[in-house]
Amino acid sequence: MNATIADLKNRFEDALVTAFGDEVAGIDPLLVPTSNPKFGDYQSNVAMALAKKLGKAPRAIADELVQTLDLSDLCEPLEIAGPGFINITLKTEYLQAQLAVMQRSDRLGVETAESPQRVIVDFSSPNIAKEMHVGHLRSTIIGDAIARVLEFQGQDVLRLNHVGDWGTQFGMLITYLQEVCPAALTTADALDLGDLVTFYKKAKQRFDDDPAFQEAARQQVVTLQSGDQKSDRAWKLLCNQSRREFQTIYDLLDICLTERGESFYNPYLQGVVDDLEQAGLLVEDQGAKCVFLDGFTNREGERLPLIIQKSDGGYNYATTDLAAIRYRIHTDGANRLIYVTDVGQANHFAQVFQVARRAGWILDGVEVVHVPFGLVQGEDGKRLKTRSGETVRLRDLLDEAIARARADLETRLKEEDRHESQAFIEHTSHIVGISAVKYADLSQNRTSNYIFSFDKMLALQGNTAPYMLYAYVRIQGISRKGQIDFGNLGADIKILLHEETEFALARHLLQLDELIGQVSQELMPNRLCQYLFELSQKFNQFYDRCPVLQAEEPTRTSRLVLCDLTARTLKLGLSLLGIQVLERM
RNA sequence: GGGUACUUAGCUCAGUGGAUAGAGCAACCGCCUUCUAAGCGGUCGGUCACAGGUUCGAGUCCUGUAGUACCCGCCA
Repeated sequence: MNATIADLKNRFEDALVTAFGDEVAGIDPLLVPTSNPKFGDYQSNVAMALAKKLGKAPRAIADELVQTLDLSDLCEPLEIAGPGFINITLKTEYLQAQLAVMQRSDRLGVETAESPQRVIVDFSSPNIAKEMHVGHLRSTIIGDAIARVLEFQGQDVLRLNHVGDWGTQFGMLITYLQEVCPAALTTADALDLGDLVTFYKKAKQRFDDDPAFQEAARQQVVTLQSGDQKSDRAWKLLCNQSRREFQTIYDLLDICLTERGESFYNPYLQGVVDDLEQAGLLVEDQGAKCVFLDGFTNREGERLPLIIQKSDGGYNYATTDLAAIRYRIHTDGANRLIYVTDVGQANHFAQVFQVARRAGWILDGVEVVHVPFGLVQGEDGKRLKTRSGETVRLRDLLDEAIARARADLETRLKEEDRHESQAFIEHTSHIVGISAVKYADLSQNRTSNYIFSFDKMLALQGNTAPYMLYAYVRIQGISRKGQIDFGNLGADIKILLHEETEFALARHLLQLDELIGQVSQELMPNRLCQYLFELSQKFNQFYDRCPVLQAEEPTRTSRLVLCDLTARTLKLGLSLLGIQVLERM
């Protein structure tokens, strides 16, 4: 209905000028969806806004505007209500025609972007030599959903995995392994990843406690950075091992990423320093090269520096992020850079973006945006941990979700005396478990902290993945029972809306394109979740009130189309969240 | 100390400057001879943290206060 709104908006703008003169040219008619279905489909709030400017009562303005407007081809007669709201109800024939258009479209009436943007979505970004843990969950899931929505719009999306494959951590790890397990530095898979993680923790401990070790580790970083062959080989071995482990999780989650780690930008770091130097932004302070920031101060009120090159000559992550911005805009040609990381990095990104802007790297028309999300907390409201106090491995978390979904399914099969194949049970519990985790995360406003609960996300009722999967399954049930091929309902189908629940469902279906536009702008996947949940509710209400297969023609076919549109919308919407549907469950 | 975000029903959370602030869960009451009841309907539940301000209109914008979380110089 994007086109409908655009059309209404134009007609309102014209009518405003006709009624009140050029004084109101270009005024936004403030068309929004109504807050309550009893007010119709859309409302204009412009009369209240113009009251002061025109020196007239809002209702009088509304009245004049309504006299001027002719929307009889689209709408029922306009109504003025309350202080001066103009309520717009679309004609039933119009809704029916729009549904027919949607039905015929393989994109459900959602247009592709007119001029596709080059968009880079930077998400997931685990660290080499560490296991992916629950902290990576949100970035991975949210980033993937955002990328999918933009891809569906036809944007040219590059999904980048900015893995932590460089820096001090490797100095620590290599130095430590030289001492305790040199074989790991020369032989592939001499250690399994679990051991590597243990070694990493021990190395970190040494680094924090032992100044001599710290120095050796720093020196090792310099050696690595200078291109030393032995170090380079060890580094590559470690990276490969981690990479394979990450991939099993991405496969499990059905998520696709292009790896371009921090090390990728090594050749460009010196260029960052040179550029900043040339721009006159670089200041040497206590041996480190810094850019002093606007609007960031320490406790004495002095401007804070962003360290670009450390006193030992090394670079840190700010430098890498700056090099990445420069590369992504100037070499990749990106128009939009999206960083999906936890909100704790908000400061860091604000600082880096500021420096990039001042250095002139962010070209006109390029949007650089941090998409932050809150912490994953346990049911106690604290950072999610295992019972023993460790961070939760992502692998374990996903396995548990699947196991719980499976236990749940098997209980139900027993209760209902159903018999299903092993393959069915495996597949269903996998989809239900993974979807539940994804949906629980995505359905929350990403900026707030989120309380992780298996019980809630796997619940069969409420705003959960299983509820929506079930709505889809119900529709497939109709198709099986009636031997209906939704893809072949007939060429010239009439959709007829009579019942309240049919109207409510139809109106909701027609909002899909507006919603996708919004999500792609605001990058808030929870809005898509909300839409799909409401769609499922409205479908279930329709399903409850309106028999489909037993209905007389032409109602029967019309209802079948509503079912088909609902199923396709659910399938598409869920796919944009990275969630697959099931035919039966 | 500075910065940022948050505070909405018993719990978990939505909420785009517009009309009587909404869901889900929990509790209680109904509805399966029917396309899967994993569903639907209903009841109960609110000082939108507090105090000011802007506005025709504020949960939403601004200021202040309180509480909570996160970030703050060579880790990422």
